[in-house]
This record gives sequence, structure tokens and C-alpha cells, in this order.
Amino acid sequence: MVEDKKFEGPKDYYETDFNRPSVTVTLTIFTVEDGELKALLINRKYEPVKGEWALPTGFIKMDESVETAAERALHEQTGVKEDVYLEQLYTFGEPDRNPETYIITVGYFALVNSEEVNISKTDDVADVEWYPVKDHPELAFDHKDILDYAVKRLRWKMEYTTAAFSFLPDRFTLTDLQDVYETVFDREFDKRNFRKKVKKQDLVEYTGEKTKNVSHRPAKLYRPNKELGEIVEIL
Amino acid sequence: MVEDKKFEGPKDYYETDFNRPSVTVTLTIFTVEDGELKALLINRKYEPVKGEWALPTGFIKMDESVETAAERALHEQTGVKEDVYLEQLYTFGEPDRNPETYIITVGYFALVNSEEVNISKTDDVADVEWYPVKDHPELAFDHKDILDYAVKRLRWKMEYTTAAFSFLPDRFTLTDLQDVYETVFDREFDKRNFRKKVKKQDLVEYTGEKTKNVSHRPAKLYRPNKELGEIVEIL
DNA sequence: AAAATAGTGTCTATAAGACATTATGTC
DNA sequence: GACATAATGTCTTATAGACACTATTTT
Repeated sequence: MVEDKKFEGPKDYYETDFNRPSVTVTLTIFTVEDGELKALLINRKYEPVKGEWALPTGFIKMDESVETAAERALHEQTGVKEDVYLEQLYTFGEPDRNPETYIITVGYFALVNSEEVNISKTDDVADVEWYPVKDHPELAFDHKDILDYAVKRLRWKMEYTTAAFSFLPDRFTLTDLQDVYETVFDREFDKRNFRKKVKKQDLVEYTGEKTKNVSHRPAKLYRPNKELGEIVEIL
Repeated sequence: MVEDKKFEGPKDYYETDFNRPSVTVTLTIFTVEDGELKALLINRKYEPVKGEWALPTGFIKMDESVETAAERALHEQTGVKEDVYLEQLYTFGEPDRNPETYIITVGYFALVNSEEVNISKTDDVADVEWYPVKDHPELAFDHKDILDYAVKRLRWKMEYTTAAFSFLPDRFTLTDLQDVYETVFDREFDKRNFRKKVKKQDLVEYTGEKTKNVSHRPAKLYRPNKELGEIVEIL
């Protein structure tokens, strides 16, 4: 066993020393809006880095799991009531990532539909805002690294799972779905190949309805097949 | 911002309360030996769970990163001097995963060549042993979950990267390589298809030498191509 | 009928999987 | 020459990508 000597002993090794790293959760909350991939940033009200932009963070209570802390932070910050897709990303643990003391943070990323989410500024923050991932203010701490990592993971996730549905409403057109992919991957896909793949994998089912009040041919509205809300592997 | 009220305030929010989760690292150290996938287990010398088997764990010092703590635990426990492949796995953060207090643990997995590793029992442990993943003693805490998770990740890693080389010596035959895959995935692969794939991807290069003193046709000895020690994505 | 977007099929190239025989060394 | 393992190629099937025209609705 490799433990700090201070914690060693035949009985108890953990309540003997105050000098241990703290732990927080840090959230990268993504949405796709206006053809852009956006992340939710907060402007910090308190020190350290007061007045700077950062990803939402939160401490972990003694009676809640790390995952619960992340969900709580998500719900309290975005105002969204529904459960959204939330996944652990990576734990960032460089001693100097926080300028004042050693704080390890467990990163999570969340995918939300911007139409179902109400941003609510709480008393703990100076501001809350969606920013395009391609054009956002400088971030405090190592939050830029965390955001970059989250974008990579999001792309991986969208390639191999049905995560894209998390960005869409209950019913959507195949063009909507393709737009989400093109936005996140920042490139175009061939319409025929895209639809071929989606249909072969039975990812969606036709609702029987079409778009209304469009000045062109209406599009069929689809919904995710069966596994509503669940993110499943494809391919 | 979502923070425990106790930590709030315009100035300082982290050195005001003792009642926070602790953090450790937990290692799943894999090797392939005698046609079996094995993990390194330790028998605990101290409470809690004294006398039970568990994965190696260690606290994080205030001046080292989580990754460094994992490397330190690895080197101190296995006695291996060389750098080995080490990757962060997942952070396990259920409040009740430790019976006495809330300890969050950052899981890592390591891949080592059993011939290059010397297990060294330190004063901190009662015993250290390689155990087959398919047949090991009961594990303390949630270490069985961590081990299962690590096996899944290992399989994924071996499917998409050159991680398998970490289990092999500098020079090996293609049969050796295939044996590693068959052991980890617990199934057989077609010899011709396996070799076709390995060679098309330029994963290995022929050393010019062959096995000696075998009572049958000698096999060519290969080494990993270029990226010695590095694990790269394939496919 | 003009504008705007929805919707569809073929061909080619590449990768994965099934499958059996010959080659080369030791004893 | 018997034994044991090394080494190799073809055929079939599935998947990915390139590519252009017709259909349906509104105004």
C-alpha cells in the first residue's frame, strides 16, 4: 500500500490530517443552437478568479455521490427539471490547477436541448450564458482544457451512440438530425448516405406527422426509436 | 454555482470545513501470464478490511498530481522500475463505497509484462499476488466493480489500440501476440485473418531473428513498429 | 410556374470473416 | 520420416463514400 505516512496505522488513516486535496465536480453542459455547438459558462461572483468566466463547478456533499453532486449542480444552474444525459468525463488532478490550493475536479458533460432548458442565474454567480465553443471568453483555471476534452468526447460519443437525440426535441426531421451532426463535427455529410445509415440502423421511427407552415415541401417528423431517452451504442 | 453553504463567501471557500470526502487512487494492474489475464491484488494489513484482498490503493500527496500518485503506487507496489502504460479509468464516488467514511477514488489501470515485473511486498501490506481475473478471491469495498470496469476498458483498448504490446517482451512472435488477444478476449481468432490485419496495419516489424531451440519450425520474432512503448490507435 | 427543401438508388472500394494446405525446423 | 508449429491466399459479404435527380408543398 502506498499511503502518506500521516495516514498510516493499524486503525484509522483518514481523519487524522487536514492537509488533503479537496474535490469538486466541473460541468461542461453542451447544447446545439443556431447551428452552433455551445457550452454553458458562468461568470464567477467570488474569489478566486472573481469576475472571470468558468465552467459550472460545485462541491460534493458528504451524503451525496459525485454523480449526484454533478446532477445537482446541473439542475440548480440550468433550471432544467428533466433528467438529461450526464456522463463522467475525466478527473483533473494537477496540484496547481487551482492557484490557491489543491482541488481535484471530476469532470462531467451534459447534453441538453436548448429549448427545454431555462438558464437561471443564482445568487452564487454573477452571470450565466451560452457561448459557442468556437468563440468563447477565456476561462479560469484549466477549464479550457476540460472544455476541449469534453468536445473530443462528445464527438466520439456522437459517432458511436445515439447521443445526438439529446440535443433535439421529441419530434424532429432527418434534416434536423443531420444538422446536429454537422454542427458538432463541423463538417458536411452527404444527405443520402446519412439517411441511409440512420434508417438501416432503425434509430428513428416515423411519427406519422409532418412539418407545418413551411413554404416548401413539408418534412416527415421522426422520434427516437424505442429507447426513448436512453443513449445506445450504434455500429 | 452550486456549493455547500459552508464553503460560500466572497473570499475563501475551501479551507473552512473539515467534513469533505477524501480522495485515493485505486489501481488495476493487469498482466497476461500462463494464458490467463491476471490482476495484482494485495492483502490488507490494516483496518478497515484488514486481512481482505483488494486492489492496490494510495492516498494523494499535496505536492503530486493524481496521475503521479497512481504511478508512485504502481512502482512502489510492483517494484517495476520502468514506466508502464497507465491510464485513468473512472472515478468511483458513492458515499458508502467505503464502510467508514466517504472516500472517492480515482481508478487507473496499468498493463505490465509479467516477466519485467517484480512483485515486492512492502511493509504496508500483508501480501501481494497475481490472481486470474476469472478466478480471484472476494474483494473489499467496491473493488470488484472497479476490476470489472477495468476489464471492459482493457478489451476496448486492445481492440482499438496497440495496448497488447504492453503485455509482451521486446521481441515476440505473431503467435505470442495472438495469444494475448485470445486470452484477454477469452475467445479464438482465425490465424490467417489475424496476421493479415496485423501486417496490413504495419503494427510490427520483423527483427530478422527467429525463435531458437524449439522442436518444430522456428517462428519469426517481431517488435512493435516505430512507436516503441507508445500506444497508438488502430483502425 | 417558380422557389425551396424533402426524398431517393447505384456503383465502387475497402474491410471482415470463413476456410485448408504447404513449409520448416527438431528428434 | 514423423511430429509440431509457422506461414500463407481466395472468396464472400457488409459497410462507407461518391454522386444527381425527382417530389411536394407554398406563393
